[in-house]
Amino acid sequence: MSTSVRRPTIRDVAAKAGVSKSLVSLVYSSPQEVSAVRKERVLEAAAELGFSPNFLARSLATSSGTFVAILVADLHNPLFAAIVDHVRAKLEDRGEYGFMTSAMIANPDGTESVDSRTVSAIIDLRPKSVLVVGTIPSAEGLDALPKKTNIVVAGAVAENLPRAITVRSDDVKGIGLVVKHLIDKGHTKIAYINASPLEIGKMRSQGYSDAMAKAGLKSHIQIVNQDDDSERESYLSAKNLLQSKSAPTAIICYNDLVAIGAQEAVNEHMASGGGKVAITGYDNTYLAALKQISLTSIDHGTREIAEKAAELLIAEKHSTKKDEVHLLEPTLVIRDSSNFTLKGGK
Amino acid sequence: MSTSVRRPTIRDVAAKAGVSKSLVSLVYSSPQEVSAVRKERVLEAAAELGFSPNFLARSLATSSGTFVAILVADLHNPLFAAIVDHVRAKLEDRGEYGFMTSAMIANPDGTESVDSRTVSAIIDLRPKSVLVVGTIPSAEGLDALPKKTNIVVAGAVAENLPRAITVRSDDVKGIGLVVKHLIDKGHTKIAYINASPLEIGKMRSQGYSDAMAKAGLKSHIQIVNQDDDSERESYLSAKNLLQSKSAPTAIICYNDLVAIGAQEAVNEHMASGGGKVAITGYDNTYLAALKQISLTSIDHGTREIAEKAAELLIAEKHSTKKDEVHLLEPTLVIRDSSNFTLKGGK
DNA sequence: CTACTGTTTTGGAGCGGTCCAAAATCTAGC
DNA sequence: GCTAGATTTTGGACCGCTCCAAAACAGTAG
Repeated sequence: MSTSVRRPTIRDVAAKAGVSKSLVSLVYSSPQEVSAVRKERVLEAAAELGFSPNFLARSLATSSGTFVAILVADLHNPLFAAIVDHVRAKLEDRGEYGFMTSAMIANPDGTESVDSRTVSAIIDLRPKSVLVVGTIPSAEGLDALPKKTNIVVAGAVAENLPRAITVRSDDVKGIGLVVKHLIDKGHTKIAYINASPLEIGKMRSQGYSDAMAKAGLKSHIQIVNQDDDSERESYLSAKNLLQSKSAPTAIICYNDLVAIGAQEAVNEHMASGGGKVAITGYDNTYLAALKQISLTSIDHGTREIAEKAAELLIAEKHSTKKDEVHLLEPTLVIRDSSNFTLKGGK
Repeated sequence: MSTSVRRPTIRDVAAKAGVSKSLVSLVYSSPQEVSAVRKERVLEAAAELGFSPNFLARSLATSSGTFVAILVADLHNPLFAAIVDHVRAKLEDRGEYGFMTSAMIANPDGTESVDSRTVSAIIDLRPKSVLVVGTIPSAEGLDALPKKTNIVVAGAVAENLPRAITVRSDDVKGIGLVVKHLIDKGHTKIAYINASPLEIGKMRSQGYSDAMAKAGLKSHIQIVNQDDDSERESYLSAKNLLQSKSAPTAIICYNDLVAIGAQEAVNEHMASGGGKVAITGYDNTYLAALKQISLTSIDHGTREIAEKAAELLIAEKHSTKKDEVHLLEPTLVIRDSSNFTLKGGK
């Protein structure tokens, strides 16, 4: 079918329209500078030939291209997928504005996360700006991007990335909401399962400790650290907690996935006669909303984060201040997993 | 910190090593053709300067670059994420073999899927080969790639993509396994909820009808088509089925997500005194394995699909036969959602 | 009609590589 | 020691586009 013949280039269009290649280039970069007559003639020729500018060549020729690169730390994380979706939607909207074209994702492999080769490929591509979703260790390589390139980190703490602007919700506050909620429900023995050695994990642990201390529950602080956020690990951590002599009546989890693993342990615990135990997650992914799981969780305000991030990505000039952070308000979403009052008072 | 100065180019290295730029280029493309002395000198200079070839420029200069492009139809689909992970892992392994560098994902937005601009960006990039994961409408644009570029479709039926090689499991057979399983458990009133207008949806519907007919249950065939695979839609579809006079005792779902929605309806049904109803999903995503959900599902043999796909991607020459399809064997994974015998016999 | 602004259009030099034909160097062989 | 043949290096054109300084083309004024 479509004869896989060489794609038409700017010169082909120029020849057909009877103008110089520079003029054709101009039509695509600063159309307002070219006279109406020529512009039309060029566009016509382009249409007939099915021409569209080669974005590769364009990137190479300019110091920074016309698209946004998106790096996702983990394809499996539903929160990240949600952020990417919203950002893309927002960028498409502005698309008609003119300078935004296509978004690319350089990926991840679940375990190792984005590697440095991928990062350097991104740099070669010369994006107008880069969005980093999640925490990517080798992202520090992004420092090599020209200073005019915006770097925005969404939904994570920018580590080793001094130039980046961060957009995320306030995790310390978020965990605070959870702790408060559980206390309101009559809990005092509240444990926390952490599953990330990264900055985010630390912040959530911190938030937990702070909130507990502030509520006068310092002596009940109990943090379990596990290596990853796998369901299996989480199940085991929770099981251990529930079997210990200082068993909690509520377990706050690092994220929804951890909470799901912990929930299993709680279910077993209850099935074998144990008392009710509250579970909470974090991120408010669609998993938390499933009826079968119905998990209390913290919502980041994904849409707001995405919109803010999109704005920053297309913003022409960056503020120069270091460590710019936009903190949004997290909100608590209460579901079955914690929506009961603890019997027997404190 | 890292002074964001111009990255060193091949010419910088050449100057430092006292050779021509062509020689430097050679060192990176066909190292066996350059003498040991010079090779070492060049590599040394490159190391000192921190040089690595600009993959953008390389792609532009060659008719086909040295990397694999990966297009994912839907970031939210865990099956796709799993496929991508395995393919990447496999490619990394071969990486040391030399010609494979980095993988890129051009994304999707959940709703509209990969748009044609993204596809044309991919073409501009001149990948050595392209992996399409899932069904991407505008992928037909990939036809414009040079004939030497391999196109592999994994985990989906290649529609409008005559040149592609497809790697997937046999869905007709897969649904057959499910139907057989349910019949073994004593079911005869088995319904199917379809959630995709695409080829895959048709195949699964077909597989269901065929298997039912073959088992002499033609009169019990009951297919519900819904617009998307959202949980909400699925819940409603299942609810309707269960309330109808010809209520089934088993519901086969298009995929795991649909099954989860349907499961909610079943749970409600049982809670209000209805009889047990079996539910099955498809894709055997991690969701199906969650204890809280425990869904019988069909496994595609994701790892095998990914490995086969990876192999085809790096294969030097393509078989020329049209519509090449590699069909793998699906396997049934039985879990709680259907692992009980229907009382009252047939 | 010429001089003098202001606006369009154009040729050519890159961007950072690859690739190929020609040049340089190395090996033998006589 | 000189030449043919094989092997290694090299200069330059090119991939498709942008960018900039110079050229061409108005338009207005003197």
